[in-house]
Amino acid sequence: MVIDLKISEPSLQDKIYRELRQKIMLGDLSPGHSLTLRGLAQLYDVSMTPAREVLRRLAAEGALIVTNTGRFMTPILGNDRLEELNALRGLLEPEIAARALPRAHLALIDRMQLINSRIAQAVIQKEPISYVQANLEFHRSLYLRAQAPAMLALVENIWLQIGPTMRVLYEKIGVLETPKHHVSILAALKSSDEQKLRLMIQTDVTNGLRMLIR
Amino acid sequence: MVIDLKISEPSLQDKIYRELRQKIMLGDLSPGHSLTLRGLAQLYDVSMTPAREVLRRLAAEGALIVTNTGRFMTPILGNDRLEELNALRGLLEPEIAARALPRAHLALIDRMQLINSRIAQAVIQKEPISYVQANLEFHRSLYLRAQAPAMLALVENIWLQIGPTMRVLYEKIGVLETPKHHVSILAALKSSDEQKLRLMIQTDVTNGLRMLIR
DNA sequence: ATAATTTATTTGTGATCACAAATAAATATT
DNA sequence: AATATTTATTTGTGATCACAAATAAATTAT
Repeated sequence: MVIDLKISEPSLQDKIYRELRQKIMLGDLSPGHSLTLRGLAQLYDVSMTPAREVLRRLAAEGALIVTNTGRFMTPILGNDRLEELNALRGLLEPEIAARALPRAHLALIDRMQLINSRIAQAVIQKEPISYVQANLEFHRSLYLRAQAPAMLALVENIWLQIGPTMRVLYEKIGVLETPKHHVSILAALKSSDEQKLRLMIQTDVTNGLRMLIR
Repeated sequence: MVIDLKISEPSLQDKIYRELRQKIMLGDLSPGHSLTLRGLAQLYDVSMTPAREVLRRLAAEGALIVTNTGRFMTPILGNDRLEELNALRGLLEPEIAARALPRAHLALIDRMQLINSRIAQAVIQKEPISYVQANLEFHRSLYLRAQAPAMLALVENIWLQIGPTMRVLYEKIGVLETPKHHVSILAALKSSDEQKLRLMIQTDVTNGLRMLIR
């Protein structure tokens, strides 16, 4: 019997999808930014077909909204929606963090510490995108350990939705300070204190917005 | 100035999408059921294009999985995944129910009572699909009052993912009994007891699976 | 000038096609 | 008979096109 393992190369649309998704999540696109099939298509030098799939997929995930005439744009979130999404973060992220806690060994904590210093750098250099990117990476690197893919998917889904709006908030306020609760999070991880971890993740998420919204 | 309001008729794919989505959520399709572009297309007498959009959209929502060769099928959930999704229900649904509580007036409670009797009927007649449908409607009619669209979207997203699997579980066990916590839920609503409501929603969701899984 | 109307352009939707890869069916080989 | 190989069929992907609806631009009328 001959077995040939295929590396099934990612389809054309997958590449475009991942790039756009990343841009949106990091706030590279501002709220209300509209995207067209043909525009996206010739940007990546492909036909309309894969471009269409990408936009619809992102729309299905809430990363884009579809106007009632079928146009695609990044969502413009009102305060109430933003607070709702943030409440979801406050609900989900402590839970997934708690699940990751038993599996969070030292190597992970070290890596998170490293990422945290990258956040500090982004603050100094006032680069909001790098800031958001490192900040999300800080959280994700922990959450990955929870081995709860469905939960992580929901969390990232929310990050996607708030991406563009968060960016403009950061620009309006200016990235003032490195998130002060991250050290407490790391401490809670080291001491395996689940209650403290939940609380710190919760306040980190909640305060992040509260700082911005007014 | 002349304003003409358009009733912008739903696109072709929207109709197909909603129907398929409903089928999946109610468990009309069993786990591992595979769907093809051409099959779906000629089932609805359309071209491949809208069929493709529908399948990809459902895949983006987790209602379908895409095999590594690009085929579409309803997900086959292992026990761990199923428990994770159920944990998410147990996390989200009490919260959204609590938010609905202040707005839950008597008319709503009456309607829920009515739906509950439909559940009882489905139990007697042993119609698992009607059972699931009425059961979800019971919950959704409450959650709609929360005015938390993002939260509701996540909840329905999870319902979508577990739809096919729940169906076979119901068939294996048989729909034995009308959910016993629903009356407690209604009681909690009437007395505006948030803590009790959270607890009852939680146990209703959790026990629902626990009953089935072993 | 401002608002209404007309014209031009852009846009998403759905259909059809060619193509390669994956699956199923049939045949041959051990 | 069971396994390997070949052939036939089915399948998703991406490209291109026509079309109608929506938007933008230009024009006209008030």
